[in-house]
Amino acid sequence: MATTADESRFSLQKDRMLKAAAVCFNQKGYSGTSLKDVASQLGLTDAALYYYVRNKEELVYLCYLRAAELGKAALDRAIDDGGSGFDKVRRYIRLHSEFMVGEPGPVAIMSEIPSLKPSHREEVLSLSRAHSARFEELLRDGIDDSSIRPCDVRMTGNAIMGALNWIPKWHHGDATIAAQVLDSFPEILSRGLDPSQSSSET
Amino acid sequence: MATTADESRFSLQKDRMLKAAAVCFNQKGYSGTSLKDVASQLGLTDAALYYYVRNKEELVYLCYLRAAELGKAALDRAIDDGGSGFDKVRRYIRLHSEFMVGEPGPVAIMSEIPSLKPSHREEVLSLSRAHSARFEELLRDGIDDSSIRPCDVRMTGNAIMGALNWIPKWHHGDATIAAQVLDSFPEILSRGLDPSQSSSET
DNA sequence: CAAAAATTTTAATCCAGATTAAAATAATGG
DNA sequence: CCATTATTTTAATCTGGATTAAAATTTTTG
Repeated sequence: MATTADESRFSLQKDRMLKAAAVCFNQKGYSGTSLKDVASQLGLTDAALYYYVRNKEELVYLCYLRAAELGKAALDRAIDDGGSGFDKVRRYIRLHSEFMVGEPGPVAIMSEIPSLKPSHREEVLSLSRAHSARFEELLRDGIDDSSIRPCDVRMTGNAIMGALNWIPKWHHGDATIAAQVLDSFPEILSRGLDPSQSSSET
Repeated sequence: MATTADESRFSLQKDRMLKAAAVCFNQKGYSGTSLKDVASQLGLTDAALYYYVRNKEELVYLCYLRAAELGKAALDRAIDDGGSGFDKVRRYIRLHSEFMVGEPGPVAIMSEIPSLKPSHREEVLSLSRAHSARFEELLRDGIDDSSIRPCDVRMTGNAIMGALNWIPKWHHGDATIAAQVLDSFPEILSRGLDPSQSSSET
């Protein structure tokens, strides 16, 4: 029956399903993946999914909620560990990278927002906006404490998030490459934020 | 009639169609956009598209070719104007940004590669790989001439391209924002490449 | 202007994939 | 072991959207 006090916790099977779905959606997009695709990854029949979910739309929706949870957790962790604004940003980049290469990229699904039904779309967009805002806040913190050079935080946030969210497009599970990502991305993406050196003119 | 010597040049109407298609594919993905979607943007019926193209798959395929052309042109221009490796990279970032915000983001479609039929997929993947390789070459140039700090060129390339390719996910035509992108992105994305200052440890 | 070519539409057909309902099987508590 | 609930399957439907063929309209050319 319904697991007691179950809000953000999913049954094991349901959680596996969401992971599988996220993988598919990342690879083929919303309408590109059939329920059969998702089901077969679990050794199930397409119809079986309807036991866990009302319909396909709800499936992406739940993927989003899950992604939002993970994203928020990463942000929280990055902030809680303290340090300068720069430190927090860099730490977040690292954490975000980690689940982009590990967890089957639940975040990149962000592309499929138009597929959501209006009410869900509003909710997800709002979560997404909140997330971006918090990240930009981190950048602003860094600017305030002089650990980050003054810059357009909106654009900077977009650039960094873009680089991170794009990872699943070219990373497909190779562990060696995953290690390289973790090695390089935090450095690559945070380096430009450093306030030392004057801005270069072209 | 068939335009004389027509290889990479499309009829006006066909070109409009490809632009419209690119916009749709970017917004809703391959299977997410119906031919009707594309056609209606041109004031046509879905069936009319079959005059220009054998089927839907060929439509994305042509979008890719067009994107590849544009991408290659940008790369060529960035290189031909000379300067240090850093200069070329930065110039390329600028040019790439330009058509990501201007031209209806033909590049971001790169997501839809799995939708292509095998032969087309091979071709496009090969074009894409060639493009990445050339860009990485630029980075290597910069490292050689000391205008770019030593780094993992593969990862750095992925990061930069990711940030650029992600643009259409959040930019939807607003001219003011487009200007901000052109202002910020080259700076943001190239700044971390500068060889001055020692690498920061976390 | 008339014939030929180019372009677009209308009106089917066709199929993959979502959704549903009923039946079958597995799991679990008493 | 029985009864009840949980999980999955089988077997239909149903529908949107791709595709096609034939007809209508527009453009071009001589």
